[in-house]
Amino acid sequence: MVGVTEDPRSWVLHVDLDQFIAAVEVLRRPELAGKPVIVGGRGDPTERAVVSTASYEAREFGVGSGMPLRLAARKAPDAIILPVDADAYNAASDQVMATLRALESEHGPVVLEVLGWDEAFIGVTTADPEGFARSAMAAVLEATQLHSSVGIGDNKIRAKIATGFGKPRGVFRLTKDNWLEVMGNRPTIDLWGVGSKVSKRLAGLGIETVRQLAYADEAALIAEFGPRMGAWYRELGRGLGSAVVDDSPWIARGHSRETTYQHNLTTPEEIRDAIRVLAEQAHADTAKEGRPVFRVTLKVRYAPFFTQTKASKLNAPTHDRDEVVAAAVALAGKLDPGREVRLLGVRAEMVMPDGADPAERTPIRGRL
DNA sequence: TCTGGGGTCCTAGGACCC
DNA sequence: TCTGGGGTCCTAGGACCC
Repeated sequence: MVGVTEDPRSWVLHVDLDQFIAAVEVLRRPELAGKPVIVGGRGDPTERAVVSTASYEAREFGVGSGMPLRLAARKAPDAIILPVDADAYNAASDQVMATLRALESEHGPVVLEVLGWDEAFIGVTTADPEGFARSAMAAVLEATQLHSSVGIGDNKIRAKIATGFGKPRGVFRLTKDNWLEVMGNRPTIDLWGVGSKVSKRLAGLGIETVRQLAYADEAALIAEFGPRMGAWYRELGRGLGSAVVDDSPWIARGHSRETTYQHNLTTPEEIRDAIRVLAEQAHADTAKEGRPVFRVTLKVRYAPFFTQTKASKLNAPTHDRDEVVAAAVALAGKLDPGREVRLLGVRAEMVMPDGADPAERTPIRGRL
């Protein structure tokens, strides 16, 4: 773990692979280079599924991640549509992260905090962050043939947002010195952690831009969002946040399995059987980690678009599969009868190892 | 067009206790 | 008759991210 210190040579970098999933697919099928490629679901645009990643060529047709595959296929009729292959992306990701972890600056080794398949923070001490960023990109390219972009910041928030200005294949620096100049006039939704709902609620308070958020009345934000989030959003407007890059190993809090059914489930028996399957899978995922389950959550999405969750705490943490399944099935009794179900999910939350209580863990928002 | 699958954290409010 | 104040635990649901 390392924090950016008073040392002006201390930086946070955010590395993000360009169109990662599509790029991995193109690597193993070179004939796809330069063509519109869409990866999503099982690769069948007649099924209910969404786009995971689109190549830059496909994005020119207006295709983007999160879009229903069916719609994407209509927008880009000549695109090549491929199924998601998680194993391939994991393997490529491992290679990328190993390359980044091995980097050294003139002041010694770096600290790497992995954020996902295709992005990571780097804590590094260097007099030349741009030069270091370029060498990191070159190292990743040489090891994996994958292109990336890098954001340089004086904390994680700024580094993360900076990357967007560097894409593709570029570097951008965002610090307290140019924060408002770069971000001040942008809408609040451009901030990492502000989505469509919060940006609308902010607009309701008369706050449209990052600058307005930076200078907003904290009491008004707290009244709207609560003490923690209210204060946090204003910090976000100022580009403030943690500069601590944490390389401690990831410990999952729980595992969930969910499925969107190609045809809605209608009968209680159908729903119960589906819950049983998902609960067994979720239990298997937690069993692999050797930690007991203490809470089971059932998530259901009714047609057309209405999500509900039901949770139950177990009497005592358990490793027993049948107990986990029974708890999930029992929650089915609380569902709205007679409504068609299009998605089900079962989540099993685990007790932390070494007696650590989940309530004691550091919240991610506190770390940013 | 009709919205995946896997995660994380925060807030509100009810139940319950002293 | 009207109903404290503080605390914890639990459930439900919201929001966000990749």
